Amino acid sequence: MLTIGELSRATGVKIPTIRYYEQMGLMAAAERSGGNQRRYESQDRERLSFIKHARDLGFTIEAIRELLELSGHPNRPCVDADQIAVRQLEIVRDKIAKLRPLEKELERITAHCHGDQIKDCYVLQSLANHDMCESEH
Amino acid sequence: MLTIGELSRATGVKIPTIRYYEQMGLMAAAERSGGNQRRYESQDRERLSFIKHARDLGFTIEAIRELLELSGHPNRPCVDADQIAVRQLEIVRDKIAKLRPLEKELERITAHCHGDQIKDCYVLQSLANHDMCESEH
DNA sequence: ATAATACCTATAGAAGCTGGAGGAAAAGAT
DNA sequence: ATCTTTTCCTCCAGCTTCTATAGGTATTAT
Repeated sequence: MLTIGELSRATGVKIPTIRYYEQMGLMAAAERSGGNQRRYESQDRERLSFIKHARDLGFTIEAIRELLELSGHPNRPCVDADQIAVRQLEIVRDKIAKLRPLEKELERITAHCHGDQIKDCYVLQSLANHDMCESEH
Repeated sequence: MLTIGELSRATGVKIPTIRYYEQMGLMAAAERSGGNQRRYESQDRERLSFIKHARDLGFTIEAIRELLELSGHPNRPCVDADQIAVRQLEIVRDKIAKLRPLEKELERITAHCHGDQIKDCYVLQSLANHDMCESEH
């Protein structure tokens, strides 16, 4: 049996976050000690590690809820789980695709600044005037 | 003189967002018509375009506040503005750098799923077991 | 004059936590 | 057994950047 602090250290998930996951229904309501403190078993640690890993990969709480639900039905086909992961891959790729033009634009803007006075500042001029941009964003 | 709706259409910033920017002090409190409706001039449109452009590039409200403040002092050196932009470039690069390993990991996870049963699902196994990952995240 | 559209304020909600206040329980030291 | 420290409890507010709704008023067009 683990206390919430031990579970936190074991998984790297902060204590208030564990309580939050319980509130959101990702973690079952934990058993309690005589003094009303949460006590966890190793299955809980595995489940929380799963959640943390998925969160680290950017899955939303909702997606994780579905993945956990699916993992409770061992004999069903796993296309649904696969689809959720594919969707997440698309989301990540989309974010990267949106950030790259920003990176380019910021590189261009900062590279042109020569430390003159504000009134000639390329950074501020670029922000004021969208026509100076090379790509869409 | 523009109404808030016209300003919204002219800049692509939604009406409640314009009011929000006013509340946050990015936009000055607008003049009002006899019936208490906001009226804007073309300077306001330029300022809002500046804000939108900066937001599109991912600058925070705080950073934009500083950039606007700086642009009000034409004779100062522009190193501060430059630094804010450099910092933003770092933030964007950092985000990309964090997303790339996630992309790789999700590619790997999804590529290995063969549509079998949940109990053999590579997606779920990978999430449950961090050791299966190739890189840190 | 009336109808349609656009505007107003105030407030709540979204996502995913994080932190604080005020108090109780557990654990270690004496 | 007592004292002290650490850990835990609940409840609630706050973060960020909007977005949406409700209930009501102004403006514009016909």
